[in-house]
Amino acid sequence: MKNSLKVERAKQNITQAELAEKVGVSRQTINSIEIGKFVPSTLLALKIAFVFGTTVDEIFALAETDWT
Amino acid sequence: MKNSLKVERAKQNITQAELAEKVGVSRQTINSIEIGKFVPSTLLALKIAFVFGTTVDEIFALAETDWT
DNA sequence: TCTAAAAGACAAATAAACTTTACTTTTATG
DNA sequence: CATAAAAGTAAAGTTTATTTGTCTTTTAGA
Repeated sequence: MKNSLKVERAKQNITQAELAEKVGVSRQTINSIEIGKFVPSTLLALKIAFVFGTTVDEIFALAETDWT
Repeated sequence: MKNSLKVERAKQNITQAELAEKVGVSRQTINSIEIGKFVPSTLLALKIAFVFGTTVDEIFALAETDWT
């Protein structure tokens, strides 16, 4: 699964720590998601999308390998 | 978090078992998500949206209580 | 260049998703 | 009504997300 968290953060000019605080998780959680270390819950994805004023599908997308 | 899985399944006329098979999880997982027993991963939500030919945001939405 | 903030990384512990198995209840249809 | 498919439920076990703490590395700015 791909994500554009880093780009969205850059657009809004907020840090991992600030995003974490806004959505109510730890900074390491945001960092781990951003670098593809793990997949967030849909609830967290919805909150992140809300904070960025966009949609889950704008931020997260399936990779080809996700279907194997 | 709210979801319209049941409605989407009805539109496409597929069973929980069929949806489960298409996205590669067990039937109980689909059932549990549908009745709000647990929150799917974003990866699973993306696959479900793909199968339904729609977006994650069309199927899953934040509830007021999700921010407390 | 120095320094501080931000980001990356790692490990141990906990919480929650997901599986498997198995049983009950509901719903559609003969 | 009878029956079969679909849906709901539940418990035990496995995997994975998330936390907390700590430490290193990168980046931006004075």
